[in-house]
Amino acid sequence: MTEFATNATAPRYPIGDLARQTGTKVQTIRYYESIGLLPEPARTAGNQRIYGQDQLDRLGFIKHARDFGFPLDAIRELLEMTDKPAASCVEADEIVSRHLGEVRRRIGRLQALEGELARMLESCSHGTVADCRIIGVLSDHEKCCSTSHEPVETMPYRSPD
Amino acid sequence: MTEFATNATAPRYPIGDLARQTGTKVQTIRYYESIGLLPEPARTAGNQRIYGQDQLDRLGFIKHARDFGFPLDAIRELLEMTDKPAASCVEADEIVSRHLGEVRRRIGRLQALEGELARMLESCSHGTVADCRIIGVLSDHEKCCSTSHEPVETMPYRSPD
DNA sequence: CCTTGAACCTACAGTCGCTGTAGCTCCCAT
DNA sequence: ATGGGAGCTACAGCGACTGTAGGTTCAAGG
Repeated sequence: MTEFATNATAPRYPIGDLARQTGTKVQTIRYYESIGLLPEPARTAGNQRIYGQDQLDRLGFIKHARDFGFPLDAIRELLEMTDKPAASCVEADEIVSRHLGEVRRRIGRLQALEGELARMLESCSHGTVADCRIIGVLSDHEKCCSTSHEPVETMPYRSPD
Repeated sequence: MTEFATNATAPRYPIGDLARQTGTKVQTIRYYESIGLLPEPARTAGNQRIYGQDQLDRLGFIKHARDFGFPLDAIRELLEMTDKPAASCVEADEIVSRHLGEVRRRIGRLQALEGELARMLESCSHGTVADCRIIGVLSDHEKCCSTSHEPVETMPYRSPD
């Protein structure tokens, strides 16, 4: 009943269990494997993926870092660091600092945007399109109060889950 | 009288001029045309696009709205409104309100994230990876101070232009 | 008139991080 | 033995572009 290679008590998870335990989607796990973020796992005789504890931990790390908004490239670097625990963690520090800077820059840009949008809404007199200040501001650069006008990054409307 | 052709003094811009005057890239203009956001312009004998003032205005509107972070679908709706100036501008109001709500939600999420990242950095003792709190927090859900843990939306590192 | 080189053309692949679909096969419980 | 849920591969699609390859057109200078 027990196989000789691995430990008899080692947990063996199919992909769905991994997904459930980490809150990741099955397709996402396969995607991570396809881009080399997760190593190829063992397979059953029927070609289905079987994971152990280390893979579960690794995926948990990835998921957690994604929840913090780190891009996959940064996560890749962070994962490499966990493989050499004796090294200095300066690089990790740098990655987080860079990310924090990016977050702060985004907050700043979004706050400027928030002010402009709020002003736009206030100035709308709820009449017709012809004399709508909202349309006016968008049509004519001069009518607009913004000083800088750096474009805001793409802003996807996320489906409310 | 001057119904032969449009107007002798009507400006005729090639795509590059349009790009320069609006701050849009040439490819982006062609992309907007391909998705039906800009109508197909007239062409020269040599098949090159030629635009008039109305197209320039329309693209300016699009560019401006994009700088405000509106997604193209919203811009499409706003453009439809400018075509019927007698209609009520309630819809425009709604689009802007929706966008503002989205912006505020993003600011909130990013500020929560900012706090967590800052705490992460503070707790790093600049030693080795093995005892790094940054790596620790990412590895172990329990070590983490966040209450909610909603994932933050994708955050591309934009190339610094 | 001819050449040069910038600007233009089409068509398509790549970006990021997934998500969804189609059309299979596999595994486990009844 | 069977039913259905879980798994498999491969590929298309999202948003909003950006970049590339390989060709054509245009305006200015010699």
